[in-house]
Amino acid sequence: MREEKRKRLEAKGWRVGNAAEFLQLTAGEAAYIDLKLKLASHLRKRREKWRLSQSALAGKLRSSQSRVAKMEVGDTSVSIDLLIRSLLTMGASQRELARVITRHRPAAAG
Amino acid sequence: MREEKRKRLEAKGWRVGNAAEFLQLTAGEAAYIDLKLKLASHLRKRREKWRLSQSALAGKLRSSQSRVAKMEVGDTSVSIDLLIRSLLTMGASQRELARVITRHRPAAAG
DNA sequence: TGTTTTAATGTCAGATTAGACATAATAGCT
DNA sequence: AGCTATTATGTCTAATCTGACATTAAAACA
Repeated sequence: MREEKRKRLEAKGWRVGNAAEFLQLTAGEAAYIDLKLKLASHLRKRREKWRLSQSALAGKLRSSQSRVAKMEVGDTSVSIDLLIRSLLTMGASQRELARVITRHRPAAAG
Repeated sequence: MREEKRKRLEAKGWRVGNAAEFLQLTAGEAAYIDLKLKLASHLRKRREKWRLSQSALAGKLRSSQSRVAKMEVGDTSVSIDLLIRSLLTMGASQRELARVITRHRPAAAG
């Protein structure tokens, strides 16, 4: 958020923090979401590198296009468990997973 | 497995491989189990470092003693999702998770 | 523009998982 | 040995997750 905008909002009585504060998440919950989004976007990156459509990948994973779409955006109906299983069946190594987890995630557009 | 024992078994017609082969697991399934066991034993290590009983930890996690016990042995009824959520609410950092995932797991006693 | 392909979203029934409880096994101590 | 604390295992119901389907939105391309 731009500094100016923040000041304007705070002047109007808003308490401006990060998403976790806004949504009243605990640190653990925030970390969970962050982790999920990292795995989600990595799944997309891996699929795109292979030039597969979501349907094609769904076939390989024995899942459906809609679920792959939800995986890639980190939908609430998707568990980290499913993301990890999917990445593993796509051949991701544990080292690769570790790299993804450690990598910093770019903030969403405001 | 000791080399001698392997030879003896093979002489009797056994095809001796790793657990994945024996249980007919795909690479992805084997990696999933391996990952789960790493997280499971790390949970136990973290709990023991804090000198908490399973019941005490269960209280903090809003879970039950029996579930904590199952988490720590990587029971089939426990998802990687639950293990990660538990570790995160115990304050584990993402870097710590990455380290755990990458670390080599000592083989079970034969 | 229209047509086709691909991706996103909503919903739901069946499958899986989680917390809880009971109980058994084990460890630690006297 | 007994007694207590702790851990392990089995089972159940409620909650959550997943694959599937339908539909809509958005790209890609003629």
